[in-house]
Amino acid sequence: MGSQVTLAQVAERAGVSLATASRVVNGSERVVGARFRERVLAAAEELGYTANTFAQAVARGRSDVVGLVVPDIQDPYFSVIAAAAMAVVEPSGEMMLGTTLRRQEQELRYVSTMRARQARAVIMVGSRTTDNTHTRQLAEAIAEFVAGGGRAVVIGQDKLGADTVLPLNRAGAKDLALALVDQGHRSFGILAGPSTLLTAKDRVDGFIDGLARRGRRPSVILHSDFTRDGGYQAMSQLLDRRTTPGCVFAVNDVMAIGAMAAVRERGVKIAVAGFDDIPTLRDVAPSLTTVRLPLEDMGRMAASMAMDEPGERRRVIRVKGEVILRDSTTLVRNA
Amino acid sequence: MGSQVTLAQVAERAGVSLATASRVVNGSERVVGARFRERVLAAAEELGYTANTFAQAVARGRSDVVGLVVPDIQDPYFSVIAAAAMAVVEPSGEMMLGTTLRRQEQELRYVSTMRARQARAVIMVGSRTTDNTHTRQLAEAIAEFVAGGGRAVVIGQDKLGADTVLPLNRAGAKDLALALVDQGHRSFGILAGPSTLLTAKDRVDGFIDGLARRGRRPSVILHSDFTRDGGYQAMSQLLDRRTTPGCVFAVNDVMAIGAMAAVRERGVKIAVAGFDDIPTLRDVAPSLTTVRLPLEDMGRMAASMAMDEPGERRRVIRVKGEVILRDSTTLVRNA
DNA sequence: TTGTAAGCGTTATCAT
DNA sequence: ATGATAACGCTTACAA
Repeated sequence: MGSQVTLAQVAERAGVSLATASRVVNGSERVVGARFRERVLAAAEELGYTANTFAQAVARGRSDVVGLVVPDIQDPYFSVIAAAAMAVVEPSGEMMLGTTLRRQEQELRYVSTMRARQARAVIMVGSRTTDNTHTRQLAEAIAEFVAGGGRAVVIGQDKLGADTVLPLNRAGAKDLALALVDQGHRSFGILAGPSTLLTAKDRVDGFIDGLARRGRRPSVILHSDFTRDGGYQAMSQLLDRRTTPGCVFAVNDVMAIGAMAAVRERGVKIAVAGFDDIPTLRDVAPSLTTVRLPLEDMGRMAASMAMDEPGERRRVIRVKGEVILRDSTTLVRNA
Repeated sequence: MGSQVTLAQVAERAGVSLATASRVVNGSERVVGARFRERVLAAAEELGYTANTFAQAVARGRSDVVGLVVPDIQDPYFSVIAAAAMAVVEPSGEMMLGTTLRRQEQELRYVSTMRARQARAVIMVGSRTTDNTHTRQLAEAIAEFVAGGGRAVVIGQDKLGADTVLPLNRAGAKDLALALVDQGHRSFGILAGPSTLLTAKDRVDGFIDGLARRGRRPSVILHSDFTRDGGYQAMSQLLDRRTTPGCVFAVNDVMAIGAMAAVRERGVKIAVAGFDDIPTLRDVAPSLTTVRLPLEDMGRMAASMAMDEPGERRRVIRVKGEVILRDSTTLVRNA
């Protein structure tokens, strides 16, 4: 089996010591003589040597692995962020992917795995929850990870004491509400997602706040999963009611898409707005009114912080959403 | 820094040898006495020990890492497959993610990285190309990887001598063409994607074949990127022509979405069909006629093969596509 | 500049 | 059943 080429073989073939071989294959550049240097390089080339980064990690006590933890890589929100993060990690590191399938314990597990692995960094993306016990445990795990020399970055609420990229969900949803009222909408419903998810909660609160500033309030708030199917179900449920609002805010785009599907099925006319501005969904018709989050930037920023040297102080980058009014909430003056 | 808990510490605290500690923390179950076993477990618990899998990999000469190589994790085709694969890998392994950004050399690089890492398996998903030199090199790299004791699985054309999940692109596209003609469509265009991508090529060929069996042929074939923007551009280009076909086949769903956007912008009426049946896109309106590939199954199957013991002989699983006729190609008898 | 050798955290062989 | 101890592939003082 394993004709796995080892550095020792390279050294032998080049007729140098293991140490010298190690030095040229990576180490401090110039310390090794040109002659030997070339010979080692040649030997490595001929043998098809590739460093065993695991062994390097063990020897060095640190690795170039970056752990990316997402709830669900299939969800475009996360896959967009992941792609952007990959692009910055890739050149100098390797990415380990963990998906929690939206189960909290998994977050903890990943952090300690990454710690044991002396990962260079861990990036946790996804909403925090109302489960304070879990949040505290996770914050502790992250603190230990950082104490062990790793970098931790989170995309989401600033609750874990790590560097964070913080989307201003509340403000974005508030702005959306204002824009919608100003557009002429008068009655509102909210597909609020899970009541335990802070991201969902913040968006709901912000939206209600925005409405309040225009002297209005939602006529109905329905909770469901944070997914396409959640949006579909909640909207179906809403449509079963005697009276329905003229405009419905789904707390994220994939829910909004599900909601629009439900609306379409029944052949009714209800305005729908989402949140995120998922790129893949920009082409749906009618085009979706939403709050744009710069997902790619967020992924890039998080990864950059992860790859940086740990700064002197914790960084929290606030990213704000931009209301994008599109056809899904355009009021038709003929109904 | 690193208060990284080591197995030696656990052993010491439990008052047993390193070997014994190692045995209980993982090893062959029953070999160690109940007394010691408990003490070690307790010590590990108290210290918060987590095994350093990198060190384990070095010692064992193999790891539980599975390398997943995709062109672009943001593309829903790949993220759906990735999510499904994750679900089967997760329980007993860890996933390393590599994205090639559609650059071939990266495929090679990942395979050798995974080899050096003694990864348990590598799953390569994505189309092969017309570049035979690269294909041969990659096949060699994979052969070496397998010789080194790893499992290799590919999702795509069966060109790499590995276990493969093979989507029947040609047959699916042929069936689609037949269905479209039978639906009443008479003139066809093809947004063919890159001419070097075998997946695109197979779909084009199959579609042409299907048309031929009904005595027809495409009036125009346009090449472009395999992406949303590629579809948009190619369709725009097509619409600039003097005459346009009544029905356009885009060789994948994301291209079809881009194409539909272009069509919508110009306010014309052209039927559009895609290929893949991306879940996220099932809710677009008008709903997209396409060929459904069981992407989740494909991801699961690939991952299962990757986690299996290497079978006695190479496996090639053919998966066929199912034509799904939806609104985007429904003929309106009033134009 | 180069080599020797100790060590990284684990596993596995071999005694006991 | 348990414990020394030699590996695993690599890095890094410390010498030379």
